[in-house]
Amino acid sequence: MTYTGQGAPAASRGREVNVAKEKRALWPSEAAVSDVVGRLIEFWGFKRNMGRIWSVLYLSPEPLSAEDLRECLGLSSGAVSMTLNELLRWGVVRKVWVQGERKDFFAAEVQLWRMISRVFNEREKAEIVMAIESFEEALVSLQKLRTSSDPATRARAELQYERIKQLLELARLGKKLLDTLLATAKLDAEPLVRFLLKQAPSSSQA
Amino acid sequence: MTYTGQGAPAASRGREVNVAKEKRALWPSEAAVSDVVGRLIEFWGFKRNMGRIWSVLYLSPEPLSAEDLRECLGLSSGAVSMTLNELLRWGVVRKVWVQGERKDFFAAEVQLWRMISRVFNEREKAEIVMAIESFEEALVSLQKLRTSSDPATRARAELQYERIKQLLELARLGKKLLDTLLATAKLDAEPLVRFLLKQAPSSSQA
DNA sequence: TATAACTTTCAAAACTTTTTGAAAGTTTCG
DNA sequence: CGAAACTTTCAAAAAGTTTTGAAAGTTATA
Repeated sequence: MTYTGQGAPAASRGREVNVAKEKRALWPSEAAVSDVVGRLIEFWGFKRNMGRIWSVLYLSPEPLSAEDLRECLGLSSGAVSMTLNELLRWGVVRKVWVQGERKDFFAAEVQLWRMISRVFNEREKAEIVMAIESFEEALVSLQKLRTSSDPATRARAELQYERIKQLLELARLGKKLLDTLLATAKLDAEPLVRFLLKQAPSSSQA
Repeated sequence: MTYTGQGAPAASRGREVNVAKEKRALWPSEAAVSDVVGRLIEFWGFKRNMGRIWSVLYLSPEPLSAEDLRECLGLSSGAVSMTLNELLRWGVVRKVWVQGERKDFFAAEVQLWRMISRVFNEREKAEIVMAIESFEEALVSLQKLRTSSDPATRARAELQYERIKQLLELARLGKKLLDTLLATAKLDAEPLVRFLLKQAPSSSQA
């Protein structure tokens, strides 16, 4: 591990054409966007690099190879490979075959809604469904105690029952919101969007 | 000072009643719920213990002291203190004065909507507003390049411009959704809820 | 089949976040 | 004031996550 971060790997043997390191410098706008998206995505529970790589692909006119990405984002080959795979699994990046090239090229999913719906569906929904189930189970297990012979126990069970029901209701509402969002994403001109666009135009400050 | 975590403080002078360690064992339903909420909240970018502590308070008939929490969740005093402060800052837990008791007691905010709206407002909105601003800036910085003399540069700038505009639009929509949600939370019987409840009853599998 | 060109894997390193616990700080009361 | 009863702080430890880079694996052609 004598990788000094800057020291270039220097000449190997293959195509020496590629020596120029500058090849894929990001424009400021690209750097900025990939940064923001990286942050946003991290905030959202993914790896920052997922957002960065996706953004660079999204803003690139042509598909990029793993190495292009490695270069312009300064990541290791391993990181790029793993991150790309994750992005592929999430369906937000596609492999693209480029005529006459041996290596794989990648392009970003450009349909933002489709992308989001996929992620929401797999991740958020799973999470919320799990929560709903757990709450339901907790309610069932409390049922028994609600008829306990000890009045203190009974009162406590009653209170918990009510509160957990509240949580359950909230979770269900959340699920509905998600479902609506997903439906919207599929049809892409739909109720929620309309509904939102109808809402107060919301102050803009720029 | 020499607080060994498990060894009970033993007799002091005041209420020696408190010797029994078992005092506050969680019921299975409490354990389950605090676990789920902990997970959910962690998924959501908070600390798991925030969710756990909040849940225990939410399900407790009476306010609890820091030590109660320490005991029933098996945390260190420091962790409890810090987590409680965070919860207080988020306004999802309140301090409660209990007659005749020296220590502080805590209770959970029971108005779920209020709680959620506060969090959304402070956290999510800040994040999305930041993103919106960055996208707008990126667009401005691209403006210049759109009239570059180099056709390749121009084309590329054009594409990026379109795509970033797309991101911006999405972010704005997201902000609107959030705003609507927040408004809903404030009035608590409002458009979004109605809207959602009107939607297809969404299959349930239990 | 051999080889060159890529890609993937994975254990270790770097980094980040969370938790701990003991010491310092407060508050209340006698 | 002094001491007991609590609470907060914070540096260090533990836990968790991400990244690295070298080595093993794969695939396409010659």
